[in-house]
Amino acid sequence: MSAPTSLPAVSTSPKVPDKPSLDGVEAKWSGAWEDKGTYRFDRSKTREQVFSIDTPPPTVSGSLHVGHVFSYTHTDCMARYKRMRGFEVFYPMGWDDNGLPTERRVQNYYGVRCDPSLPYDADFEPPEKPDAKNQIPISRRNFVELCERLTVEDEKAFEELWRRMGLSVDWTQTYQTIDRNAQRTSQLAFLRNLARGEAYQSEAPTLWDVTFRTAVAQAELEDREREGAYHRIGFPVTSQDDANRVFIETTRPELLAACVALVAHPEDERYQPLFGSTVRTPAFDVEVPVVAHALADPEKGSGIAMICTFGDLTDVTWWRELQLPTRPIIGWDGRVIRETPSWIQTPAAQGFYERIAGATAFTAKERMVEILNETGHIEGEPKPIMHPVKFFEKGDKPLEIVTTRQWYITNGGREPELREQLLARGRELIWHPDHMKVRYENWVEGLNGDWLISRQRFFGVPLPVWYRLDSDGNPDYDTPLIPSEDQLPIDPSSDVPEGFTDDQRGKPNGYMGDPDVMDTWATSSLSPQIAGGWERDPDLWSRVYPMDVRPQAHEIIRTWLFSSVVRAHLEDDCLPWSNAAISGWILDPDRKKMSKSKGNVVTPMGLLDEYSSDAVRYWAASGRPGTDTAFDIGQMKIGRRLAIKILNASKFVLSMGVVNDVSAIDQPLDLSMLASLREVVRLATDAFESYNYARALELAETFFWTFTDDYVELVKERAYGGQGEDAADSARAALVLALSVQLRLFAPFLPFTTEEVWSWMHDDDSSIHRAAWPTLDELDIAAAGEPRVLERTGQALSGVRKAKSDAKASMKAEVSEATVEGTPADVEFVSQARADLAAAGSIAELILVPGSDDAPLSVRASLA
RNA sequence: GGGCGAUUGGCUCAGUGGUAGAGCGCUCGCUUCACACGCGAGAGGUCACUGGUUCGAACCCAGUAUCGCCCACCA
Repeated sequence: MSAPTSLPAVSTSPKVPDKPSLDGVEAKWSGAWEDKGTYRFDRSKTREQVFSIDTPPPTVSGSLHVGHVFSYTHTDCMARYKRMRGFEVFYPMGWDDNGLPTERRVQNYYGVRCDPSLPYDADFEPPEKPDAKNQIPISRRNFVELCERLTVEDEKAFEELWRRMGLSVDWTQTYQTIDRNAQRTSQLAFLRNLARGEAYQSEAPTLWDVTFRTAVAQAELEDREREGAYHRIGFPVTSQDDANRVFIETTRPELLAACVALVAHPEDERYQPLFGSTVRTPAFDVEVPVVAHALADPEKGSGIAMICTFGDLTDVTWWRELQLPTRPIIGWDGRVIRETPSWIQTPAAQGFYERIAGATAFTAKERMVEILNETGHIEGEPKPIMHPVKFFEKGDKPLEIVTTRQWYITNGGREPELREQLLARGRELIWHPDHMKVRYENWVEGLNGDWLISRQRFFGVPLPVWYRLDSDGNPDYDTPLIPSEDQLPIDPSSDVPEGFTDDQRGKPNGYMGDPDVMDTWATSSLSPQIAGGWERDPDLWSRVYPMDVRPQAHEIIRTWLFSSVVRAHLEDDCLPWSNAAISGWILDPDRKKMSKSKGNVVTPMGLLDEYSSDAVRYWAASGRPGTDTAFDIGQMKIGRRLAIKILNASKFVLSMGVVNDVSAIDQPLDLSMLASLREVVRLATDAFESYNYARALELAETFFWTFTDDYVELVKERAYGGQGEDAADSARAALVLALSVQLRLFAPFLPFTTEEVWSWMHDDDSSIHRAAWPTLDELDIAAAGEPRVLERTGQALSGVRKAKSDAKASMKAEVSEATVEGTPADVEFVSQARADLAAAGSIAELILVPGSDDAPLSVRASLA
């Protein structure tokens, strides 16, 4: 922080409107800030002079939500504070438009669907009247073009909201997670990962969403409670004696044909005799071994379970560690594979299989139960249970596990050493609030595999590789063809690898492009690199990276935050930012998380119209970091009242006559007020330094109401000149100094109101948002001031008001005689503002009586 | 099952070792020359519960309860 901060002198002829108002301030000042480039990033500043923010790119295909207003306001308050502290703030804005949400919207909006096998049609136009039932198949490139067309509209709506709210972002620094820069950055980072051996392909059991027909990463899972039922199924121990059975209990009888073993705990005495022997699956009559593994829980079901390929992640563990065969029966569409598997050999068994072939998992379950009832291998009625089932967070059918070839990036899920390094990164990061780091640690410690980044989708960044085809047309996945860095970004479905020609695509001895795209987090995890100019603008990169802060919500610590740490650690061996500022959620008045599906979302624009941007920002800024906050119209009304009060108080102060000479301040009451303000400046600065904007606001607000209710009332008569010009000048100088300081304390929160007042009191066109944050030095004159002079005199004034209130009299009613009694010290403090108290209370005769050392301050007043 | 957070007046929330705080709402007043988009005054709480540490606990420690969230191998 070396940039000089400006503090222009207050105009002695301020332009104060007769009737100050909030109407129109948003349009007036957002326009002026844009014209003047108030928030434009000055890239002549060095890294030490810069405060850089890794702004969360909102998902533009979602609707505008008060939650957006909430968390983005927090970041903006920090940005404005840092800017006033003299930092050059790098505050870009991104749009997250890549990924499934946009795909779904485009399909419905234009009535199309993506078929990657189709060629690009440069002249394609979507139908005038989209038919969602008969979607037109189009090429990936056409589909992506439509995604881009639609997101442009969505992004405009977001930008309009952000500008209206007064976010101080630099609108020349924007990016989209699907734009060329983002594509190039994520492909380049991927190729670097590949070159270092951090990205690899693997054919492995993969969590699979049958609706979207794509692989899903661990981070995208969520558990949902679903009804299920235990079915008790008997496995014949020998082929000769069908009655000698071992019983398992399963919720997924439809996977019986995929059973490869039974498993029990090694120390389970009931099953120890069976270990090493085989049993036969009922109906399908397949011989499977009985094995032992510590993960089998003797308490669960009958204590012995069937292992299928694959019913759940435990099956995968058993399959891997016990080296069992693979016998999948669920296909990519979530249905039982039609072709009868080779391991089902007897004609009867094949007949049973044909009855479930082609069925969904749900139907297959019903039919399998029928079959087992017919063969008599099921015992008793199913026992209903509620149990957690894994879902893709955006899907609505349970995930299956299928074996596919996918791309992975190492994230510590398989290597203890890397995991430990990433845990250390989590400890190195400064979390706001601190306890959020536990979520990171929980997540990293619970990883059970590397990061699966390939997705079988269309609107995303393509994996930038091709594969050679051999003379039979089979791809060689082991040595992918890689583009040079200067070719990026590429789309391997239309671009041609070096050394090949376009007509060799898909031909024997030719090549094929990788059909997959990257996970949206594989791009989002690079937001600092995308916005900061990594490998694109080295000069910018050197001034902003590693960044200062990543603001984000707590539910995406495991995804966005963690994956960003992984990328920076692997690429640059550093943290991507030094601080993580975690915001809470907006809760509706029933304390449930607000969400679109619950139908309790309030549109933000309506709130801004009704209460003003500053009022809504006030509500947002009173939500403490990391704390879930109730949606509260009441707080917005209070914010509006505060903003209007600031306008009116400013009008009063400026109409008293501006005295810029600090040395004119010599009255004890004035010095007392400024001494309190000095302490407020100190505390608010400390609060901001620890990212506690809410505390800084509270401090400024509390002081402000004391300032208007007590100080201004006490000093009014003197400022008008009632006690002579010198005494008046002390008040006038103190008033204008206090106003200037308070406006700047409020500026991060109420940018429109404070800028409006700032413009009245300055003849140049300077902005408060480029003015210096208040310092203790400015208030040096009050360093020895005694805060209790104002405090005690204010209490005495309250006592006088109470007397009038009790008498149901007007506040301007004359008091013939008032007696203030208290400790000798308190009476002494009041005596220092005696004339002001007498004037403010319309007291003809004011008597001060020192009492005992524990006497409470009391007032007796006789009304005239 | 493991963990994190919360629990303060009717409501929304501050406070973090020394006599319970704010705003809203409520009650009662006031057309006070910055403000009726206002101003003043007032009522209202054994700080979830039980122990402990301490001269002293809303605050520190241990435990309990309720709520929210994160994580965990879904037989």
